[in-house]
Amino acid sequence: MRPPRPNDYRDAWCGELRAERIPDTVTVAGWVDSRRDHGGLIFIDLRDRSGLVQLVFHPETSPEAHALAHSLRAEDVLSATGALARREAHNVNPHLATGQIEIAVAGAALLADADTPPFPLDAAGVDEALRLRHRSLDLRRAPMQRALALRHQVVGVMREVLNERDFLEIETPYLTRSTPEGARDYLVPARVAGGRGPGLFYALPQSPQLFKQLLMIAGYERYYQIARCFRDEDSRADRQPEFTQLDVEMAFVRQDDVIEMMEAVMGEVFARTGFPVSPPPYPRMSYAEAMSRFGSDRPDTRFGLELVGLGEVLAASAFKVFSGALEAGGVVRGLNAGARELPRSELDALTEVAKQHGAKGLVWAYLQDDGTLRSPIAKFLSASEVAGVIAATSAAPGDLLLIVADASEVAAQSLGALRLELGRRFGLIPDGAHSLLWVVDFPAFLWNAQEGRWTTPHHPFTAPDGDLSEPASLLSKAYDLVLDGSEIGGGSIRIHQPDVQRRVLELLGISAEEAQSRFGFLLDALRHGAPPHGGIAMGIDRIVALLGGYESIREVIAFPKAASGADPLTGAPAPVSSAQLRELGLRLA
RNA sequence: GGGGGCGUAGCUCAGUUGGUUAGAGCGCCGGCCUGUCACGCCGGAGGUCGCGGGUUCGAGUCCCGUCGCUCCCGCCA
Repeated sequence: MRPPRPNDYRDAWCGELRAERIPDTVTVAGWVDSRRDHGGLIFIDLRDRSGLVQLVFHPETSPEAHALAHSLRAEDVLSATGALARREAHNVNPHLATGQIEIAVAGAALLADADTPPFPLDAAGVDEALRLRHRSLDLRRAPMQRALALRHQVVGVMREVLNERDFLEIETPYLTRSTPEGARDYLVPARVAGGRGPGLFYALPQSPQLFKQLLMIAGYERYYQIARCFRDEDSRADRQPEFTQLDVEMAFVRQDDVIEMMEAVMGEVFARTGFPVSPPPYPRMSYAEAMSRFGSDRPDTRFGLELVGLGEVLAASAFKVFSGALEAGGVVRGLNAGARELPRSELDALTEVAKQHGAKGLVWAYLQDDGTLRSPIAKFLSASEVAGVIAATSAAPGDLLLIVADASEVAAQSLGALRLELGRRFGLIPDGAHSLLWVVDFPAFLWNAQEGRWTTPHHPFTAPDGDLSEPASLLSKAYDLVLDGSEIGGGSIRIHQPDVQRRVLELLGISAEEAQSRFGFLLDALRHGAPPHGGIAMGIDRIVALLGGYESIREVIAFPKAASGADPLTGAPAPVSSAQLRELGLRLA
């Protein structure tokens, strides 16, 4: 860091002081990190953003400062002046960047008193609600400072690479209309609303999708934005209702152009932050392969336990659950969990995991030394069926096999969840291993049998790859980047012909009227000469959390939303009362 | 909307089958200490066991309700 402009508070950063400056007199300011009071000598570790430096207070050389030091407590704010001195060899602290030196304090001033902190700043595992309530203290902790500095660095590198490649950073509005990402919108009462009177609401954007497409149609060619996005959905460890994306869009591009561009950006991010993944190009896996091998469209390929199909060998099974599922058009699939003798309670817990993800049940089976299966359903299986299962799962004696019979998506999802649970539970992910890949060739449309309609895995502007007459077999020009089983970004080539866009909306059950009212301005714009275009949005919160090794994205957000709570500073909703609405001259529909 | 877990000192937690005066580590306060850096040593304070009700001779412990926190499913990429 550059030295601060000298004033009476300080002329140097604590953490930047080195032996070269001996015997200068320096003045530093910061917070008391710790005090070691020997009665005679008193040591204070003083902390500012740059780090720590040790202050030494001698009772004889500066009695006034010494008396002050005796009364100092954690987090008091202090300015101190003294000569920089070299520590004797046996007093050097190798764990501290400033461990070679210390400041022999001649004078010190208490700038602010601090109450005893309500939680220790050097401890992990403190209740998050408490940390949010005292966020100014929590943000003093080194892991938080590291996280926010890393975040700054990541965003900086992204901007650098994109700027070099002739992208323009352009802002889009936050008070806007509903955007088509499928989540609930956050609504903001509109006081004026273009003269249409009270009772109208702005929606906060779920993404800048429509705006960036308008920019492409308008000829800006290469756009990016660090955009805040809002989705009114329940949060998770890796999901906040308010999150940040690097949003990018390009004109006259094909899928490979966008992928190459983002590989350049992320390759530089990984390289500059020292994250150990191979340089681009990154491997690509089709959606179909990801679902079939890993039961997930964001596969974690750091460990095995891949899924296998058992439908063929069990097609004629006497076990009704298997044959019934297959007759109904479903699948029987399983995975080999390896040689793990689990007590019944753990098998029940695994069954519970499968059920939580939609499966009606879970069949477990152990391959015994004599080549037979020990399983609740063993008696229903013929010898050839057992042999088929063993072959399909490459089972060895002692191996635990887990089998689900259900609709294809349900089996994939529940086995995929089981696989991750087993990976966690048995520590199957090697230390320091990382998995980075593109998932491509998504289906353009998925039939939702429950609701009897077509849905899309991506938003409705994603270009289908081929003719619309057979939606079920159509792929889309979409791509997601997956790091360690977490989707860190996704995008697509967009539909740029208005008639195709209308047909896709129609297929999704959106009437022409509704399409006109919701997406009319985009449909209109498409008629004025839209270039083929496409882009991608990267989740900054997840990227920073994964790079920094943080458990939750909340650890890399300065002021995250609490999962629940009542204090607006903690990020919990502060709903507008009906009285406040009346004051605004508004009413809820 | 649904399911699981948790709530004991300022913090992180222990507390056996229900048993009489509820503990530990850290922190805090006081004393001693001139080379520590998680300083050390001695002493001390600090609890409506989330809240309300119930069962019982007796409840931190069991039951019901309620509030709060949290994870997951739904939802959402």
